Amino acid sequence: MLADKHKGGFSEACETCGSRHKSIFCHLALEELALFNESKSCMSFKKGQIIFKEGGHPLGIYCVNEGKVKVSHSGQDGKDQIIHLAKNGDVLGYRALLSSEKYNATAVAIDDTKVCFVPKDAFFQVLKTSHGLSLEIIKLLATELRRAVDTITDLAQKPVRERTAEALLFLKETYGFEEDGATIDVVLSREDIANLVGTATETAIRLLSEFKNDKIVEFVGKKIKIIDMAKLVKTANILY
Amino acid sequence: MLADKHKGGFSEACETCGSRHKSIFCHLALEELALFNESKSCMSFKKGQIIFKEGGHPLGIYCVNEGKVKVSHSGQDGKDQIIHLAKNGDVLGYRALLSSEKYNATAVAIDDTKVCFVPKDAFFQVLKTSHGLSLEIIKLLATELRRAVDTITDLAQKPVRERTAEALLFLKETYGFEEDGATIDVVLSREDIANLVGTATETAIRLLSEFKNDKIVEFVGKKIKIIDMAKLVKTANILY
DNA sequence: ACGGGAACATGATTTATATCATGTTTTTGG
DNA sequence: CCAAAAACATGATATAAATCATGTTCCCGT
Repeated sequence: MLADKHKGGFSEACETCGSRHKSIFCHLALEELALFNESKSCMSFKKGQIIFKEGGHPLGIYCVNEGKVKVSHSGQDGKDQIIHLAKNGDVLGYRALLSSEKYNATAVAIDDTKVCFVPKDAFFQVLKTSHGLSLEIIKLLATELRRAVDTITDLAQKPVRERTAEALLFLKETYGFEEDGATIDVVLSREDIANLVGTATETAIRLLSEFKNDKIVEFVGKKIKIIDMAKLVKTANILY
Repeated sequence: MLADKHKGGFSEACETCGSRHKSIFCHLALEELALFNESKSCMSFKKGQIIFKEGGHPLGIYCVNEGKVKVSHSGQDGKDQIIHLAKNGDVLGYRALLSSEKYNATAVAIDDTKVCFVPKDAFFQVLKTSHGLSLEIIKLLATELRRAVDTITDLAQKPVRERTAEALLFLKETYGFEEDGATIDVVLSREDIANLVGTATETAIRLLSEFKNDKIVEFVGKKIKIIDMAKLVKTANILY
């Protein structure tokens, strides 16, 4: 945990960053990119390190260049709820900035991760001039809001078993498969999965074991392999 | 229900609309307002009438001028989840429009309601030119997204009793009290309250009866009067 | 390589909440 | 104004899921 606090060490120009093309910044003009580039700082985080903390004041945004990040909100009993899982091309920390609030969630690297921090001044300056970016952000927020509403409805109405199956499908959508075309390419603890589903850790463990017994999944190392997608979709009880 | 299908009948200029000052359109320029005004149409809805329907294609936005509206998303078993409650000054239907999706929820008047429909062309035209409006919308979406995240965490972690108490506090925040300073100024069925909390109707009925026995609330006609706010806050288990 | 802690697993038990059932009250439409 | 249908209420029961408890396995640091 106290291992490597070193956060610098990598460098990538915004103009040539591959992740940018997948992001809300894909349509920025060269001069806008240049502004980002000269004010940004690149940081590396080891698995388990905190990128930003709930309750803290946002000072800028984080562009994920490589790696994986979980973003979770803490309930008042201290139990976390995972509200977002990010990969390269995703931008983090913008919501708090845009609503002038403190961070409502904590971002933790769940894999060795490289991010670029863009200070809020540069971000807002570009936002002020680039109407295209505004629209891009609006679209992103509007889409996330719909997803959140769907999640709310699921939590209120669907049993844990279905939500757990759904969570696996979500992980597959987010991080994809490995080369074998079946193993979900992310490592999460059972507790993380429980916090994503919104259930007790033991329940998540039990349900995953059941899925294994039912030949829906297999455990491959710390990863989960989907061996019967049709059955998983059926278990999730969704119209896919 | 089939009573008065007549939806016209009222008229209010955007330029002089009092609700506008509470809305995302509070900073629009006169010429932008004029564009809204000449293309908008004013409609009245009786309690129970549908303003727009989940699955439908958005053709514009609805500005609530007077009345109350519930916005609910249907789970696949047909059970509704109330995701928003609107009053005058609130704008509805913009999320679907901004993310280029179909309506993800149905809006129903829960009181006699007056709304102004602004066609999407006029809306987007103003959005295109008014950077202030973009920022206003971004802020609104970002704030709603935080609220949604908080709701998700609550649903995942808090028991129904606490959430029910919280719902009453939310109703008070949204619609305020009557002149007596204690009766929440909105009429909702027990089923609506259940769909807001995310629980079974019987459970909501039971808990409200309990709150009544515990001298936390009283039922005044179809409305709920909070007679022990401190106890209600404590029951909700929130840091107020 | 080993000890210790975290993560995983699984059984037993409790509990919150949904569901089922039935009755009463209130509202609504003809 | 009356019949029928919602809405409300409450009890009994079932059940999903949390919690409690214990043991095993897997890592990780020294």
